[in-house]
Amino acid sequence: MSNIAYFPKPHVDQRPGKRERTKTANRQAILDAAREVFGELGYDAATVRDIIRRTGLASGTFYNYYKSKEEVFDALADDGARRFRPLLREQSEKATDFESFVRGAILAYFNFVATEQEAWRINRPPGEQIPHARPTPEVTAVFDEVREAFARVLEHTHAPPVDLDYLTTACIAVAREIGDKMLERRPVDTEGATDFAVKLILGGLPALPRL
Amino acid sequence: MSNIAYFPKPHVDQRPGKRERTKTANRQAILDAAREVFGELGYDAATVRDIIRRTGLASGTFYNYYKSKEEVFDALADDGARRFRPLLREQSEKATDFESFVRGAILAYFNFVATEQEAWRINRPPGEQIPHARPTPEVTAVFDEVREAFARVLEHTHAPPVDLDYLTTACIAVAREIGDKMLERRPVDTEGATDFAVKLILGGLPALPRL
DNA sequence: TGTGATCATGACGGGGCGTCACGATCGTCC
DNA sequence: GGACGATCGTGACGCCCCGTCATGATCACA
Repeated sequence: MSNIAYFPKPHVDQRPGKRERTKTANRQAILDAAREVFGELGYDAATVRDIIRRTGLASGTFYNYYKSKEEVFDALADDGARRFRPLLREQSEKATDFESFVRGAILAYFNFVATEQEAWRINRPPGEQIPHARPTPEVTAVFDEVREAFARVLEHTHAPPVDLDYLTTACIAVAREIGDKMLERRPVDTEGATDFAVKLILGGLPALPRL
Repeated sequence: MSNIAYFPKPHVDQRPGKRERTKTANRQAILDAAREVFGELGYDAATVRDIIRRTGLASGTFYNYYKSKEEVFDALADDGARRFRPLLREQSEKATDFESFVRGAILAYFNFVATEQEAWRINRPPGEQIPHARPTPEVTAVFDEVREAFARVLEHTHAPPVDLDYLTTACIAVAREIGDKMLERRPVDTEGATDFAVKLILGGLPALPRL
C-alpha cells in the first residue's frame, strides 16, 4: 500500500515523545518518593537508597536526575515555592495598602503550609528537624517578590523609606516561625496566627491581640 | 619505711584526678575540632572521621563521648546557649520595662553572635547552611528565660495579656534572622540592627527607623 | 604492690556512596 | 521499514564512612 493512503499516526500532535515523558515521570517519581521518605524517616536518617528504592528504579538512575539528597531536598523546596508564588502574587495584586497585603500574604502562607503538612510532614519523629530552605531560584524569587511588593505598596502610600532587606527578612522570619508554632497547636488556627503576626508587624507589642 | 612517716601525696588537694581530667580534655578537644571542621567544610560535608582525625584520637574514642555528628552539633549549640544565658539574665535583671529588656537582650545577642562568628564561622563555602539549633536543654532554657522575662516585665507594667508563646517565638525569630542578615553586611552594625529589631517589635512598621 | 574498673585503640563487618561499562530503547534519517 | 546513533536505565563495583567490640594500657583504690 502507498504511504499516501495512510495517516502517519493515529494521534496527530502527541506529547513531546516517549523519551521526554519518562524523563519527567522519573523526575516526579523521585520527588514524590523523597517527600514520603523525608516525612517518614526525617531528613537526616533518609538516604538516597531509601528514596530510589521506593520508586523501583535502579540506584544509578537517581544520579541521572539529582546529584545528592541535598539537591532533591532543594528541588522539593523549589517546588513548594513555585506553587506558592502565584498565591503570593495574587495577594500583591489585589492589595491596596500595606496591611491588606501583609494580611493576605500571611494568611495565604499559613493556609498553604497547613495543607502541605498534611501532604508530607506526615508522622515525623519528634525533635526531628527539617533543614532551612536553601536559597534556590524559586525560594529567592519569593523573597524578592515580597520585597518588591513591600517597595511598591510603601511607595504608593508615600510611606517613609525603611530598610527593605531587614523588613522583608523580619516579616518572613515571623511568618515562618509563627507558622511552625501554629502547626503544633490543635486545632490549627490559621486566622488567629495571621492576626497575631499581622498586628505584630503593623503595630508591634501594643497592637497585639489580647487573650 | 612505715606509711606513717610519709604524706600520701606531694599535693594535698589536686584536681579531680587524671582520669577525670583527660576525660574533660578529650570532650573539649572533640568539641573544638568539630567547631573547626564545621566551619571549614560545612555541616553536611563534615564527617565524624574528619573531626576525630583532627584531635589525634582514635575513631572509637569519639563514640565514648558522643553518639553521632548530630550530637556533637547539639553539644556545640548547647555550649553557645550556656555561655549566652548569663548575658541574657543580666539584661533581664537590670531591665525596668519591656523596651529596655528587649533592647538590652537583642544587643547582647547581636554582639554575642558577631563575636562567635569570628571564632568559628570562619570561611564557610557560600550557600552552605548550618542547621537550626535543636531544642537542647540549654537552648530550651534560653527560650524559657526570654518567655519568663516577658511575662515578668509585662505583668509589672500592667500590660494586657498576650499570647506569650507566639510573642517569644516571633521575637527570637526576628533576632535570629536579622542577626544573620546583619552578619552578611560590612561593616557589621550591631547597634543599627538592634535599633531596627527593637522598633519593629515595639511599634511595628510605623516605628521603624528611616533611612 | 595487687586488683578491678575505666577507657583509648584500631581492626572489622556492614552498608551507603557515586561511578561506569553495558545493553535496551527511542528518535531520526535514508 | 530498516539501520544507525544518541540517550538513558541498569546494577555491580570499589571506596569510604559508619558504629562496634575485643584487647590492652592506664588509673584509682585498697
